Amino acid sequence: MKIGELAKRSGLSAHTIRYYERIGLLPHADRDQSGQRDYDASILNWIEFLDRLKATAMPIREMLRYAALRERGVGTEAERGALLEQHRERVRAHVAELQACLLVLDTKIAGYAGKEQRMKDYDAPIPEHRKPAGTRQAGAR
Amino acid sequence: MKIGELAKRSGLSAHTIRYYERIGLLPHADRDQSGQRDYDASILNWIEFLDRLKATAMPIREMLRYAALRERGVGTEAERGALLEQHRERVRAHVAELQACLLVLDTKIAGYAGKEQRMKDYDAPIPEHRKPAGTRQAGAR
DNA sequence: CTACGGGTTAGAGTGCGCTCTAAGTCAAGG
DNA sequence: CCTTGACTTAGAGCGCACTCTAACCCGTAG
Repeated sequence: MKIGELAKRSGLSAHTIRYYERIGLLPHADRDQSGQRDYDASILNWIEFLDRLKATAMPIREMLRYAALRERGVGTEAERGALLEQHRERVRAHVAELQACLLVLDTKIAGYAGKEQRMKDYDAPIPEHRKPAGTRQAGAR
Repeated sequence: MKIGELAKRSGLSAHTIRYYERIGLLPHADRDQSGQRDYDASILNWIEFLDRLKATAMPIREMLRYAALRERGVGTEAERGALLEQHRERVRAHVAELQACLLVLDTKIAGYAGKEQRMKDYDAPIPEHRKPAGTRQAGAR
């Protein structure tokens, strides 16, 4: 498979694939007789896994550490496992934080919904009191 | 409260606070007689909310839209609500994606743990009665 | 008086992760 | 033979969100 095809199948651009190879995220691809990269389909599994790491906001530096261990192969399993476990904890913490934020958003949105509801109760675009007096001094901007 | 104090209390740097004011994320602060910013404690609520938006990866462009509506005040509630609802959906989707990634990580980590277990079975002085491991197959990466 | 520890501004620099450009090579089709 | 289009490389450029620098001002303590 040439780079264009891999780009289509992986969802990465050819530019990005070359960039990943340059920095070491993807293994150096074999070239054909005219110097063009020729990929084996199995690379797609690795790219897919990289996508997961990216989706979970692992910085490229750390993906590189993982990729390097993977290249070294046998004997690096414990280290790779530890690296992923560490990352998993960060992701879990991040999910927890997002869920806390969702609660805040829910509250805020409920507040706006409540206001809108009260507006509808009055049924008109309320012509009166646009500001409760005296919140701001004149001037400013 | 001066900017240094607000920095301490909000967790933002003074640089960042000025930057936020410049781009419009924070309202233009009143100045004292010598031109220094003087903040009301209420600004902390807004900064805290901005932090939530940031934590949920809302781009600054969109925070600016929200901030602008907030400045306009009364009459923008529906729009603000809609904006937050849209954002909430994105955050929910993101959480779902992260959870899917966590499953993949779990599987991968379990794989490494399995390997390590097999290593130890061969390798280490087995203390007392350990279960014979190996029901897993090699390969899968 | 002077030093110090804040503050002010405009604008330059940083780190990340791509993304694109320029200039060239190559294989196949008309 | 010539064009087309996909590929090659080194390296420049971009968008984001800060982060810092330079040069300056101001009020207070010693």
